[in-house]
Amino acid sequence: MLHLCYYCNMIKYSELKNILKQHKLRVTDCRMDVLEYFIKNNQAFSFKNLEDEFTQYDRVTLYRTLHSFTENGVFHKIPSDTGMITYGVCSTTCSPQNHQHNHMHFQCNCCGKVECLAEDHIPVVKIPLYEVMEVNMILKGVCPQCIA
Amino acid sequence: MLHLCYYCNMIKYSELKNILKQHKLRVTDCRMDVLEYFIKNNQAFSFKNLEDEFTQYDRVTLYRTLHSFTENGVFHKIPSDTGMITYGVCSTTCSPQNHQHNHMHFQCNCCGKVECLAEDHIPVVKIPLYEVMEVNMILKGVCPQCIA
DNA sequence: AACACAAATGCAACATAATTGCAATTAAAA
DNA sequence: TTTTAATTGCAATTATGTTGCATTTGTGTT
Ligand SMILES: [Mn+2]
Ligand SMILES: [Mn+2]
Ligand SMILES: [Zn+2]
Ligand SMILES: [Zn+2]
Repeated sequence: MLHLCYYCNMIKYSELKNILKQHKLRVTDCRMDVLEYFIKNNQAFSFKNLEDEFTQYDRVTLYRTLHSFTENGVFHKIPSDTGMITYGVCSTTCSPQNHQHNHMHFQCNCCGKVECLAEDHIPVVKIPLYEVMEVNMILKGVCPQCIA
Repeated sequence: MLHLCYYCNMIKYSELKNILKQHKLRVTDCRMDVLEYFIKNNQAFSFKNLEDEFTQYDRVTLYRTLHSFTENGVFHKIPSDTGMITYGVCSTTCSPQNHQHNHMHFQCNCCGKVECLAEDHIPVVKIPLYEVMEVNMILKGVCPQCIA
């Protein structure tokens, strides 16, 4: 489990570093900054988001950061019908081989935010004649912040 | 309802033409060919698929064909986590304003085929504090043809 | 059947997004 | 501290998507 400050959502440097270590990734500035950004904002981001946010890093480095994170079970990809992939932080029990993503995703039509609905589990689906190995569920609508 | 040949899955030229007419689209070679291709194969295709299949048409024309089809309720977009959007044929009851897509989609990890599971309805989802307006469900696994 | 008009197409140019190769730099192990 | 391999930044390349415009085509009207 991650330990975030209940007030500012910040995470300890050592914990952040451990996440990278646990996934056999070298600890670099770019990786630390990107991972911290995802965790403290508790939402999913696209490559474009990162490019706008982290102008100090080369675009190629950001591409490669997202790539190594998804390859190594730090991030998971969230499908979209716009062609714009967003990435979410994996649960601590995820490994490259064994992802545990039975949660839904929500995209707000109003503010554009994409988030993992970690508490809402996707029902088990069986389809005759098919072998279903993975189920993705993406909800669209209006998020609580935009409703208020 | 569409009337397809039970043997070869082919559709009558007049029916194809009517689909375009019903959506207030002019009947052109490119549109007829693309629509026929989707219907007779009964699966979803990406822009790339069309570009490979229809070399006689300009890329721009194919882009614009997909665009006018989705704008006018002939096709719907199917989300993916690869950044590659695929398109499926809408049901005959779809209009530009009112789409009826409560069905699931299946992507085969083996042959890559994407298809609409028209018979399998997506459950109604309610999330406290959120307003859910649309739900997409994408299954991945192995299709019956690849299992056999 | 011929005409008029708007819509669709093809092509070239342009713009944006993503990938690759390689030298310089840096993290981690020895 | 030294060694080694992974990571980074930059330039070049490739892939993907968009726009403007002249030409062609579909469709309603005469
Ligand atoms: Mn998620
Ligand atoms: Mn569908
Ligand atoms: Zn919102
Ligand atoms: Zn298959």
